[in-house]
Amino acid sequence: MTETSTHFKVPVGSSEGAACLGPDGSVAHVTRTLQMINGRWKLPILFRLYAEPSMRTSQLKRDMPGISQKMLTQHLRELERSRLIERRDFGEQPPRVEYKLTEVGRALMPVLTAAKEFSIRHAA
Amino acid sequence: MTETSTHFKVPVGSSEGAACLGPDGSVAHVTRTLQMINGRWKLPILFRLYAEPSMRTSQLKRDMPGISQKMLTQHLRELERSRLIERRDFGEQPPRVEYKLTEVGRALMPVLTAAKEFSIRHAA
DNA sequence: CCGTATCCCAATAGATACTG
DNA sequence: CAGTATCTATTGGGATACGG
Repeated sequence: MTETSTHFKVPVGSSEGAACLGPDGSVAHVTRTLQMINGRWKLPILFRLYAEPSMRTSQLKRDMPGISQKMLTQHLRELERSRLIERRDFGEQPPRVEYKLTEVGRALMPVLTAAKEFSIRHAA
Repeated sequence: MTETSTHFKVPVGSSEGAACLGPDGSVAHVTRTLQMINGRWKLPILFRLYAEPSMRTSQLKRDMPGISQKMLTQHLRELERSRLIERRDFGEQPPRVEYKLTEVGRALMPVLTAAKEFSIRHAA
């Protein structure tokens, strides 16, 4: 099990009243998006890949002082599973692996920007 | 300590390279917003208060089967501290307390909607 | 009705060591 | 260089009991 699930699961069952309120079935959808970026280093990774066309594993690691190999790989895998980033293994020796944002990953940026704007304007 | 902080803290120090990438100092800001809604029952609560002008504690509890008194109160406190909701104690006997979204809370909705739209369009 | 206090468990993240 | 495997520490969430 290399999955990081957090507590951001949809409240209980499927047709729980809890999961389907707001405009419509909002909670579950919002939760799904938040899941994707929930993790200590997900945003730092995403923003880096947003700024650069692509980055090697070691570049990412150097850019984020404090992250461990384990957490880096783990979060990269999760972001990959979420289809936000793409992994490319060049099959060279020594190993060369690069990551880049997918179209989906780029489509997420407006959401993050909205969250950022909100923080700037309304946060204490 | 009644604070629920989760791991969504900004990566390490203050002027860490990690915290300030993207368009500008995005990570920290986005993180701050995500903090506010990070918690098992935060979204369910917010969406309920979005649908209703105000709700009593017991109403919220009834509407969210599975939530415990403890978690309800805890999350309500945190949302209050984040200025997303307002608490009103009528000082009656038996107790009567009502919660409602603040203006800030309403301002958050577009962000949640953006996240929801993203999920609908791009999630597997 | 509304809130607090405990105890417990599950899930994450960090540190460290090891492999191709 | 890139990734895996362990072990540990922390913490958020659930259950339960109690109090104003």
